[in-house]
Amino acid sequence: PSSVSPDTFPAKLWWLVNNPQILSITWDDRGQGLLIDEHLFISEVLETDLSFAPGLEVSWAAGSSELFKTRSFPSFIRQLNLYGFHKLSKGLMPGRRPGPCHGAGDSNGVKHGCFLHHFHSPYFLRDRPELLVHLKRLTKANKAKLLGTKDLPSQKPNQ
Amino acid sequence: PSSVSPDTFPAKLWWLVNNPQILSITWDDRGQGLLIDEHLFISEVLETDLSFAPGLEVSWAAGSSELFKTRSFPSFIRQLNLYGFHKLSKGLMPGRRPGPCHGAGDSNGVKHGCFLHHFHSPYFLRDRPELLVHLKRLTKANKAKLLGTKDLPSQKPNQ
Amino acid sequence: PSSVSPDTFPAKLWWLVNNPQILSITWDDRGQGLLIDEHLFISEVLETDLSFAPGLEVSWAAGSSELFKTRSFPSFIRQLNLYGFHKLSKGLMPGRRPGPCHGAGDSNGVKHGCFLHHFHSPYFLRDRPELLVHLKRLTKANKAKLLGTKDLPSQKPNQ
DNA sequence: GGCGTTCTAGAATATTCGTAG
DNA sequence: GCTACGAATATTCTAGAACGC
Repeated sequence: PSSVSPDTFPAKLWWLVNNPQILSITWDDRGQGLLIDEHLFISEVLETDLSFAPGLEVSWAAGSSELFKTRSFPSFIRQLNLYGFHKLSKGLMPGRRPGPCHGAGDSNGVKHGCFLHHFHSPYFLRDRPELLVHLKRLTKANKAKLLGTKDLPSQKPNQ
Repeated sequence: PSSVSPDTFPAKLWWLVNNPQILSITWDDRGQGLLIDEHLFISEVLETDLSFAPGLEVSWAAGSSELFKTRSFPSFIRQLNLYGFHKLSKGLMPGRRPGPCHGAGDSNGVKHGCFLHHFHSPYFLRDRPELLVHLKRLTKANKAKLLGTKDLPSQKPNQ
Repeated sequence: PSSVSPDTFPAKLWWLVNNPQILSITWDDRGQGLLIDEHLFISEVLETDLSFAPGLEVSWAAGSSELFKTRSFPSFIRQLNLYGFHKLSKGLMPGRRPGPCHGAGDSNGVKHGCFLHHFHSPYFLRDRPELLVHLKRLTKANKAKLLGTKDLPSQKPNQ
């Protein structure tokens, strides 16, 4: 299927989160969401030529050593939203206090922004790789299709 | 509070009042209203970086720090009103004497303002977390909706 | 006027760009656009308590030491867009080459993202402070008003 | 046409100020 | 005096739109 072809965003994301060499994207405790360290992700993925990283087995298009063409973190976020991910600034996870951000801050108490992002998609779960085929780009056509089918748990944006 | 969007005001309020570490917001005797110690709330919540507070469950404490972006107590009160809370200052709650304020005065007899606030919402009750879904922001749209429905599952404050 | 009241975004932006102590936001060569160094801006403005910076003469709200309540650069960009600023990435300004980004790259040839942003508004010009009154938030109401008038920035329509 | 990247806008909540009642 | 609310701006998350490949 198109969504699992190795050149598309979902495949790259799956590869990133499941690669122990990549530290900036990890599963959350329950394997139901992504934890993304913005600063680390920029330096580790967006600004790095992964073909030089040992043990990474980058098997993307031959000459292309970069995972993404962009070096812009907002563009990466746009992709997440295009594929139906939603930010969990939220306590859907037990043990989290409410608030817009639950990952920032450093050991020195230096105040800075929210750079640990928590994203979720019902079709992107650590222990359910078979659901990946449902992770489709939310084009107008795909969104129209989703309105007709209700066989799988769909997410309600907002509230 | 699973069905309540967790980074919104109601979720934060619920978290605050039910957190034994937070002393400035507590349930009243019957669990039907909030008791808010203004001075303590300012120092304990509004002006405090909660992520570094000891004993506050460090799992989420790594984070961004502030529950609210404001440090203004009136802004906090504005939120209470936006979500339909009303101040109980007229003896509506049993065991409270009527009058504009039942928390003023200190041990030195110094006369000052009312710093113990008593607020109530029919959808914010200690033993009825399922009612939280009805605690909606009173925007124009929401207010229009409420006019159409009269199925208020009102757990009334005792009179 | 509302747009130049000291608490609003335009006033803060004007203060920033004209303050020689602030290095992250400067006028471009012709004084017709803003040059914003993203990384420097984050550390210098968003994450810094400006009240402690010597020589900055911060005269914002007394207790409030921060210029913005956000520490998120995207939120800052959202404000620029809300006030009608547009990114100059297409060679619209003379002396700039076209392309999506003209600030990336460093002396070491290290590849990194576009972190020098070039924004423009016809009402935010270095030598035309009197035009600031026209820099209005693009709310629905204001946008409706603008549809009626098609005056160019070089004019001084009303006032 | 689909996908990726970029810039901008929509929509909901949050914060502030002022003022009616 | 004091409570409640309208209205404007601010912040956040998501989506639209345009363009290139």
